Amino acid sequence: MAKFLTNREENYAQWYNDLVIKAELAENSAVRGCMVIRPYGYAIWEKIQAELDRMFKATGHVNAYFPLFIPKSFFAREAAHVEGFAKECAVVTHYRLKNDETGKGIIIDPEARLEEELIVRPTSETIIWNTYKNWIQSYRDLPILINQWANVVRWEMRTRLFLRTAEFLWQEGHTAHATSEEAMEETLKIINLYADFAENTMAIPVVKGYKTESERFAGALETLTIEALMQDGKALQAGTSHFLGQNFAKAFDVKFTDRTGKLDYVWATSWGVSTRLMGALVMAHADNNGLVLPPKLAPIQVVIVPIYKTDSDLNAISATALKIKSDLESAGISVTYDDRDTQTPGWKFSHYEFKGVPVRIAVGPRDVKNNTAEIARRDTLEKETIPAGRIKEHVVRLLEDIQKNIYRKALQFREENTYYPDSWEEFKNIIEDKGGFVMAHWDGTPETEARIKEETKATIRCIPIDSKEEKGKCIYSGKPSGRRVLFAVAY
RNA sequence: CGGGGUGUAGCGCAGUUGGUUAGCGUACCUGCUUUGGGAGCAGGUGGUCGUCAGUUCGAGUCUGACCACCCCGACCA
Repeated sequence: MAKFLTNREENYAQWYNDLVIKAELAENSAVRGCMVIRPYGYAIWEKIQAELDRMFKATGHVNAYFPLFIPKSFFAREAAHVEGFAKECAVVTHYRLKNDETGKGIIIDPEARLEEELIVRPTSETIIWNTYKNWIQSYRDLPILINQWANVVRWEMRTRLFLRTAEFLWQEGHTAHATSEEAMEETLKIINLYADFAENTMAIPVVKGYKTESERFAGALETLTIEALMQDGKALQAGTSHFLGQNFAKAFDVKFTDRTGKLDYVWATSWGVSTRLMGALVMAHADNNGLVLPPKLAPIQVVIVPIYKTDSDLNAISATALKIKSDLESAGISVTYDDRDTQTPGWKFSHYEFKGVPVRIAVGPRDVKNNTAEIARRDTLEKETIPAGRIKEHVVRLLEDIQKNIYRKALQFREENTYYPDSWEEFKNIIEDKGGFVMAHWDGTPETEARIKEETKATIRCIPIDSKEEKGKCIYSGKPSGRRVLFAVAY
């Protein structure tokens, strides 16, 4: 076990924080609540971006970019939206600084006040719908399927690396449609895309479902979510897709003429995932030895470590290692050969294990003699000695197997930590003692939802799309219920 | 915004009732020996003790104000 890492079972929050910092994913910056994403962390984010971007484009979306600043008045147009974001906005009031009259330091030039304050975007619906007004006149202009990769700012009270930061990176899709049905179809298409990405690329199983009214996005008629279970029993909202109805079209007066010549407001969706996914990746898979990265997102998939005493040993070992490297690279695998003589092999083993590199290959004099290599996998820490001729096929299969295995492990964890209580007592005990996903009956009222939150801190994460109809009684009020919904304490 | 805590070397920390030249671990640099799971020994570099003011012959230590950050709540992707 890594001795410099807080034990996961002792203090999960500290373990997470230590890991993010020591694995060099990110660190706190000089600006409160804002993080520096370090190269290794950013490399993972770039892989997340690349795959999502590919998926968006494959489903007909294109990228564009809208301004960082939004005129304050835009926010006032959609009532629920302003209600939802007003309390956490950064505001630009001036555009110039000047030297202090005493000559010490710099002050805001009071002459340079903006006529209208600018809000640093917490999300871009308003600036985008103000723009769409100019782009849409007819059904022939629809649909618009745009995605934007951007940073946004939400002035959070309390922040945590990746999970909640004042500034974060994300993508936000904003689509415009001629009909309600088409917009709803888009909303569902994207939540399915997110679920596919979470499960097949990040190896994190998720529950898809509808948010209740009180958990809905500010300004949405319907919010779909994917919810993941972390190793400490808390839920993490990993992505959301919103059906916005005609709310923003009405707020920004975006009308179009349909095929029959009738004038109507445009239907909208918006959807996003953020750097929070990085937090999910850590909390879903990592262990007391450090990160465990799914091969599909690992910046380094295979590391080769030479073990040698003399320079002539190293020459023979390097020849073997470089042959393995080019072999693997020809199969599209990213390989690092770490032949630095400034660190010992033991140091390198620990180092790459901590960084979550899926496969490690050690080559020493013994291997050169026997024409083999030692191959270790990060997820189970198992080691095998493999003949040189079989390394390529072995590693290709191993990477696939690791990807599947960590998903299977996460899924098994979720299944073991999903409960179906039928009494209030049982419900409270599960939430307090163990955490996890709790499927329980609910009477459908916001009042009951609020009471449960007050008494247990658990919220309704979602009404799962695939939850079966089942007659039952609300866990809290005893009133009739038609299906179970997903409760959990959430991040 | 309420409650608690912490600011001393890059990082993690100790520093007694105020008392000489502020120390330990780690990291870093040099040398030798090492290298199949974070190597060993020897030597060395590195500090406006968060900031400002006060008490005192003397302040890392006492007092006050301020600043920053962390943790716990309310708010949130």
